[in-house]
Amino acid sequence: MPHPKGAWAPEWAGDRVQRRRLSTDAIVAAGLELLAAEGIDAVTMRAVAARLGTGPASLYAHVRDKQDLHELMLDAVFAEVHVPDPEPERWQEQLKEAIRSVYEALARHPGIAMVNMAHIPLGPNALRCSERLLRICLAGGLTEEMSGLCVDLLTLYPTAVAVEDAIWYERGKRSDWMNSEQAVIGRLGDYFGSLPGEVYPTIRAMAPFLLAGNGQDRFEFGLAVLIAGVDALKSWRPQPSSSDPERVVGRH
Amino acid sequence: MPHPKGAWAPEWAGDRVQRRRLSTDAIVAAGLELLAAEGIDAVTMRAVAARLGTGPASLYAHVRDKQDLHELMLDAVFAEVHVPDPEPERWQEQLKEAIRSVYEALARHPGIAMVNMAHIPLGPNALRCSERLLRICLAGGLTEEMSGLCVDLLTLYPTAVAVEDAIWYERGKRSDWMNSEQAVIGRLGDYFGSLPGEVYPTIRAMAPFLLAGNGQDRFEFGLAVLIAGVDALKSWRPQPSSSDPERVVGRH
DNA sequence: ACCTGAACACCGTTCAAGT
DNA sequence: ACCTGAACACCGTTCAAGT
Repeated sequence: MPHPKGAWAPEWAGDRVQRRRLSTDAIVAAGLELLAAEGIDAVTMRAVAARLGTGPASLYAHVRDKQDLHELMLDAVFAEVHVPDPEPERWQEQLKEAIRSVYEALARHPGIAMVNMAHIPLGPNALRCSERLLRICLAGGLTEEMSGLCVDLLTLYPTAVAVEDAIWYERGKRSDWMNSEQAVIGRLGDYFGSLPGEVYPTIRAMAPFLLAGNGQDRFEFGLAVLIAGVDALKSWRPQPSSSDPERVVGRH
Repeated sequence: MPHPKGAWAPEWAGDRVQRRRLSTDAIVAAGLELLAAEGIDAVTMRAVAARLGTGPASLYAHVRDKQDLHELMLDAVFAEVHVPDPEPERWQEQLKEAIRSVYEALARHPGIAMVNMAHIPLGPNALRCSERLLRICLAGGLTEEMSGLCVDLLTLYPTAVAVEDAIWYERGKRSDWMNSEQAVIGRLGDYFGSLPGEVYPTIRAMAPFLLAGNGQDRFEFGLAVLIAGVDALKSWRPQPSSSDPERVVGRH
C-alpha cells in the first residue's frame, strides 16, 4: 500500500498550513522562541530547523551561518530598547534610564547578551540605540571625544552584567536546588567564613559586605559609579598637552 | 610483519618519556598550552587528552568535567596577577595598577576571560587577588559597603574587555585579511559614512570620535571613568534614609 | 585507584540532487 | 532560487573492562 506524500490530507491543508515557506524572519523568530524555552545552547541550526519542520541544511538559504542567525536575533532584541529624547538638564538620569533599558531587553532574552559582547552590533535597531545615546551625551554637554567613547563603555556594562546573569539563569534551570541566589549566597558565606584567617583576614571580615545586595542593587550600584565617573570626566579630551590653555592660565 | 607496541624503541624511552603519569597539574598545563596555541575552542577534552598521549576518558579521573578544567586553568592565570600593598594616599592609582594587572593576565591567555565571567572565581590565587584589592579600597578610606561592591565591579571591567579582545583575536587568527584593527576601523568608517543622514545624523557626524583610539586608549578611558566614579561615591552607603544627618543639617 | 576503547547522543556545515 | 537527505568531521560524557 504505497503512501504518496500528502495523499492522506486535502490539498488546501498542505498549501495553507504545512507549506509555510521558510524566511529569515521566521528563522529568527523560531530562534528567539527556542532561546526563551531552552537557552542559547539550544539554539542550534538543527533545533531551529526542526521547529520549522525541516532539516538544518534548509536554513543556509536564508542565513549565512549560526553566528549570523545569532546576530539577527540580537538586533530583534534591540528593537525592545527605549532611549529617551534628550532633556539636557537631566542627562545623567536619562543615560541611566537608557542603560537600564538595554539591560532589561537583554535580560528578557537570557543568553543573547553574549552575542552582543562578541560583535559590534550594527543592525538597524542597535544603531538607532547608539544614535539616541549619543544625542543625550552631547545634549548633556559632554565633549565629542567623551561621547564617542561613552557609548561603548555604557553599553558594555549592562551587557557584561546580563552575560553573568544568563550563566546563573542557565545553571539554575539545570538543577533547581543549590543554585537559587539565596542558597549560593549562603554557601559562599560559609566558604568565606571557613577560609584561613591568617591568609584571607580581609575577605573573612568583609564577607557580609561582599555578599550584600541582590542583583538589582548591584546593577544600580555599578550604574551609579559609571555615571558619576562620566560626570567627573565630562570635559575629558584625549592626552591634554602641556599647552592646554587652562594649565597655562593657571600659572599666570 | 606484526608491529608490537614499542618494539621499535628501547624500553627506557617508553618508561621515561612515554609513561609520564597523568595528574591534574599536567592536564591544566596541557590545557593552557592548547589555549595559547589554538584558542579556547580547541581546549576540548579530546584535544587535551591527545596532547597527553591518551584518550578523553582518562581525564575524568583527575578533573570533574570540562568546566572544572577551565576553572582550574583560570586560577592558574590569576597567579600572574599582581596587586600592590596598600599605600593609602594613592589608592586610586593602585586600583588602576591592579585592574591593569588583571587585564594583562587575562589578555596573556586569550579566551580564558570568558571563564572568569562564567564563575565567581574561588581558587586560591583569585582569592588572594580579591583580598588585596579589598585592602587597597579600605586603606583608601572607602566605606566597607563600597569596598565590598567595588571588588566585583572593578574585576568585571577588565574581564569584559578581555572577553571582547579574545573574540577579535580569535577572529583575526582565522582570517588575517579584513580583520586587523585598522581594516575593521576603516570599513566601519565607510559604513557609518554610508548611513542615511536623516535617520542617523549623529552617528554620521560623530564617526571619527566613535572610532577614535586603539584598544589600549579605550581601556584606559574606561578605567579612568570607573575610578573617578568610585572616588565620587567614596562615602556611599546603601539607601540613605531621609534621616541622613547631612540632609537634616542642611535644612537647619 | 587509575586508565582505556568503544559507544552514545549529539554538533555545524557541505554538497549533490531534486523541485 | 529554494529546499532536502545524507554524509563528513567533529563534540562531551558514560561505562564496562582491564591493570
